[in-house]
Amino acid sequence: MQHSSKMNTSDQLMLTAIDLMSEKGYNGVSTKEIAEKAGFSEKTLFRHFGNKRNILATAFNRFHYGPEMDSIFFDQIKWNLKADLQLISATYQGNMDRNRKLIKISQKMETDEHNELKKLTHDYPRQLKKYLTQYFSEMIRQKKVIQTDPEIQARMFLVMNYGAFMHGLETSLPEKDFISESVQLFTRGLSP
Amino acid sequence: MQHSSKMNTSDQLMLTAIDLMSEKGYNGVSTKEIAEKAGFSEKTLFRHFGNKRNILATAFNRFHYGPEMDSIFFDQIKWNLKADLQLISATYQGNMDRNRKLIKISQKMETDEHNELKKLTHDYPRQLKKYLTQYFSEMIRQKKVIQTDPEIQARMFLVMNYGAFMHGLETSLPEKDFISESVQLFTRGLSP
DNA sequence: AATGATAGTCAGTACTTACTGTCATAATGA
DNA sequence: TCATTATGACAGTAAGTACTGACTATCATT
Repeated sequence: MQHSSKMNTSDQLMLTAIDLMSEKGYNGVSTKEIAEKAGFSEKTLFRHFGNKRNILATAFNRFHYGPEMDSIFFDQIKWNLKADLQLISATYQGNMDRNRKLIKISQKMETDEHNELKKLTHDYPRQLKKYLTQYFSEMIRQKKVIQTDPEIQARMFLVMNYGAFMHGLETSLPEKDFISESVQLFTRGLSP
Repeated sequence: MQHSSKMNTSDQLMLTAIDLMSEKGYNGVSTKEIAEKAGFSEKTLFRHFGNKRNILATAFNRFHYGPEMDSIFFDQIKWNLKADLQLISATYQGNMDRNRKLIKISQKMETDEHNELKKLTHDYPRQLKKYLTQYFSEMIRQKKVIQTDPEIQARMFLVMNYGAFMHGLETSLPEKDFISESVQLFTRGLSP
């Protein structure tokens, strides 16, 4: 028995499942492998979770990080393009990084799979896009940004951040200077 | 027997495998399912390919589209930032779109999996980045682009195009106006 | 000591999967 | 017509997988 005294059985099983599934996908990992790697018997795994599916669902609910954009758009925006985009980008990347393993699992799932993991790659970004569109709209009104379609700019900003994150995920290399340089580009490209 | 008279057995099997694997991942599709969906017996599938792995390897060799960037960077560049970026972006997106199913399969594979599919997501982009870095370097020399790190700008351009492609892949929605708008942004952001 | 909670071992069930061998049939081309 | 090629059906092998039941052992608490 090699159990850590700081973490309970369920957590250990779930974290191990997340690790393994993010590498091999849901179908590529057996309940036996999860249990062994976590240091428990397969029987114990089933006692705690009932079935394989429930390991992932419970792990998601337990360990994912929700979006942190509400407080930003309501409390921290300074209406300075550069500073704001810096903050938004840093927050987005930080949040995505914290969820990176769950995102990887989601990616490797069946395309038509309907599960909560999709929140990370669909619902949250959609919400962020809405906020960002409103932000650009107001910046245009204040004439701090050139006259342009706010929704398109929001999409561009998100797509660039998303691409940087995904690229980093696949190469396991951090995107050095990405945030400051991308914000520079957007600031130069959008300032009147 | 419902065989199309225009396509041979191997091709039908391989294209079916690509379709199914791009939806469900390699591990999520059985040889039985591939054969049935293609309208052949499982026995026939094994006659043609020997084992499951070889279906995918052969399909990749048969159906993937290689990078088309050589001719662009050697023959079609006009040394006009907007026109060039438009061409590069359109070519990149077109190429990625043609490979979209194989890219999806690659994504769903084990992270440490070493296979030819990685060419699409690693080797080709790396090559493109090299060309693009050289392009920006020369544009800087000609003073058609502001003084900046050419490699970083190349990375940014790629990351944005990559993000747009991946986002379109996941949402099954084309990124409307992406190319023209992103090229606008880069042109405004990089022009002296 | 008795009890409850938790975990492990073992054997098993039912099903799935990749793959194989054998035989029969149909289609095609010379 | 005949030989060759390609395919299907069927039965099977060996291994893997998710999951279950029964039983045992250990530890903490009362």
